[in-house]
Amino acid sequence: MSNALLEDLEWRGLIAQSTDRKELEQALSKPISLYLGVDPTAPSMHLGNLVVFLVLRRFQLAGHRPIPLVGGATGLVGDPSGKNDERTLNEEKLVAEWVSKMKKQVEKIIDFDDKKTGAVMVNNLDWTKPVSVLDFLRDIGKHFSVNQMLAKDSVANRLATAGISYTEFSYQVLQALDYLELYRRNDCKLQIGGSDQWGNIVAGLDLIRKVEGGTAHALTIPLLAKSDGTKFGKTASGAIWLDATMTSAYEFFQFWLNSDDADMPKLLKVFSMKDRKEIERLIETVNTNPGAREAHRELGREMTSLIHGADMAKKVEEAAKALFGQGEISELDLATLDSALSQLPKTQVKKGDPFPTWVDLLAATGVVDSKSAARRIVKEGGAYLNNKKVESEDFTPSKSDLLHGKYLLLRKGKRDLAAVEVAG
RNA sequence: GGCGGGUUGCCCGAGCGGCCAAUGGGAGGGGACUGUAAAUCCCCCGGCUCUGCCUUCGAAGGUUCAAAUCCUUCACCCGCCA
Repeated sequence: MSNALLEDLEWRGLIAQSTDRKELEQALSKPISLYLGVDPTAPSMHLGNLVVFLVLRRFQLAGHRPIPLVGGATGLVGDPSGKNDERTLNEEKLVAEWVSKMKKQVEKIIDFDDKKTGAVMVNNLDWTKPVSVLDFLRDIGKHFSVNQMLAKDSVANRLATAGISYTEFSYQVLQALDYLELYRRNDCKLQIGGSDQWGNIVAGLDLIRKVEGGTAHALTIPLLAKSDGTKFGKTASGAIWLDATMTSAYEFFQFWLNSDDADMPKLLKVFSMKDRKEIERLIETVNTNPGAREAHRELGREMTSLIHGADMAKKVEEAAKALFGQGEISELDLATLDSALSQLPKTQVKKGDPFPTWVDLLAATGVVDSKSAARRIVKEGGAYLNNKKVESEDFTPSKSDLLHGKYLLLRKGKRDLAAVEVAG
């Protein structure tokens, strides 16, 4: 018999590799517990993390119990998978802080309250920290063959290039220990993760078999790439983060809206929780009426609602509509303008103070990195005040330029907006 | 521990005493065309009080009128040998 969840994941292109398909299908024929780990290597998760957590959510919606794990311990050590160079170790305090931030983000994606499938959050520091070095070497280390450890891609790649420290070399053992621990205490039978995690997951399966004589499963998810082969989820300003202070809700929505048409089928399948029929309909709209960008908008709405809440999603979409609308910007009413500009990076000018020069304003809002860059942009004809091109580098705005006596709308290029507010 | 090679701007990578803010490619930015898309073409791409000045070529010293380029020491990486 086949399994609807696996078939759906397959259709979405979300399966890179798995342990024996038949056995996995059988295991999934009744509700199981499965785990997915994320290491706190930054203050926030990004879109790459979101992909795998959404898969965890898909399992939950199919009736299984998710165990999201934050790597309070593994984050202190550093995963060599997919890394060309040794990581710099982060302070314990910092890692602990990141752990708590990531937990909050996970709570937005996974349901913790459902009676049957409510998730259980765990932190591997809880069981890793108490283990002494000697116990670790005798009880755990004894089950690992260095020969096998060296053969893992993550280690082999590093041995062939930059080398690897004993610390990072040990990473796979820690992750294996996690799986064993969760197998024991939560009856966890499946671990999912990015495809770069295959080696680490398999290490866990081996350990479970050796220590407990038990069987568990593994499933990995392909790492996302854009249609042009470049890394996904990065923009000029860096990665797309889930934390609103790192990537604003407005930027987050804009990311989806500005995605390449060619990427839309893949993005919809990977990110959207909508069913196959609806996704196929949206993909069709990209072909029939690309200019409308219905699929872009719909996906932007769905993702922004998930991460930043439905109210915020609505707000940022409307802000975008107002700011990019065809109409005269000066005709927008104050309430709309207030709301729209609240989503943009903003700088303030004290009422009564003389206006700074145009170049200073651009630099102050952060749409350009330096005053030199600001001048360059004006020279190239890419600077706009209230949607009108600024011609001179020496330009200084005046009172008459203010919208509703209060705002200036600055723009660099087609879509990089910022606001100046005159504050009393 | 010994010998050899390396460390250049966001990344890759030239330069090997003055013509170097530093060739080339990629990434990135602006313009044109569009749909706040892609492809294509053109332009830009250290900073500033911008016809000039200031700070960059692993770090610190030194030689010289003049150093990314030469010398010394230190740090790190990569080979080969022990």
